[in-house]
Amino acid sequence: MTSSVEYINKLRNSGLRPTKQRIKICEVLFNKEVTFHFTINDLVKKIEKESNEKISLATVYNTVHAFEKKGYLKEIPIDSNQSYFDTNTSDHHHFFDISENKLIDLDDKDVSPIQIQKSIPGKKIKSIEVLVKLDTDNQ
Amino acid sequence: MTSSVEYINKLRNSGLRPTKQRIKICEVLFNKEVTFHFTINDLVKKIEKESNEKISLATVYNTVHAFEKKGYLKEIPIDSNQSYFDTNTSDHHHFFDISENKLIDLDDKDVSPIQIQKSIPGKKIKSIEVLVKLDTDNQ
DNA sequence: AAAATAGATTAAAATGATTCTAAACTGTTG
DNA sequence: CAACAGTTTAGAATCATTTTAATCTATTTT
Repeated sequence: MTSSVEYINKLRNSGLRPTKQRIKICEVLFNKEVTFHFTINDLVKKIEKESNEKISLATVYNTVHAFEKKGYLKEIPIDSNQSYFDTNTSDHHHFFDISENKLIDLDDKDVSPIQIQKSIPGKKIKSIEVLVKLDTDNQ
Repeated sequence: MTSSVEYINKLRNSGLRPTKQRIKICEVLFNKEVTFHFTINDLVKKIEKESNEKISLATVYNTVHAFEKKGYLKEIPIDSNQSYFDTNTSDHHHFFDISENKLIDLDDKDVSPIQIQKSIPGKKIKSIEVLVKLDTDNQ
């Protein structure tokens, strides 16, 4: 449990004004022991459930993108028509359960270390993401 | 260079009727020495350039999805609002150049072998995809 | 080889996620 | 407190993709 004072500082230190909406979104996203995955739609529902006031959809998009840019959230590459985000910003990979459209964390120890032998002049590696798609096992 | 007779057989053997549109799309996609990456929009432009008749957008979508389901194309997971496909259906991974929105193949030898130590009961691994994001290198 | 039928194509409308707009609002700074 | 820059907002706009329902065509049946 983090108090809203800490979110206010965190936001201010990032150059983001600590507005009512951003603090509420921080509480919904970061005030948990566990990290989780979400779509914008999931987040809107979570906010509605955990709060009385409603936050405009545009603000939710703005805030999620602002938090992503600051490194407080990570977008997970999935060939889906919705964007998935992760509150766990540490280096790790994912299972994606196709039948349930659900992400599952892979710990670093679950995946053998990945080395990339190729390089492109003028470009540097920004991230390495492994996505393991899971299907129902009907022997 | 593959003759359209071969595409007709390939289509028929897959349970897909060899229509004028599908044969044309086969020619645009598979009649090359080299494999490549594309979005639906790229493909529509390629068809327009390499042919006189126009194919309806809905047909292009239908056909690409039919080919994907048959394993003649692979969708590449990218957190973009457009779907990317690959005519190279062999096991391999990708660079994604963020500044140019462009995919680059990684040969199998460019990526260390990936082992997944975790398993989920009732689920089996369908695919393992590595996406390496590249950014411009401004030292 | 014509008729029947199942599958395919089509233009246009619908959908749904995301972004934009421009007006009203609110933290921050002096 | 005033002024300003940054935020929020509802609603409109956008854009990729899917659906619809009518027409067309490859294949099968007669």
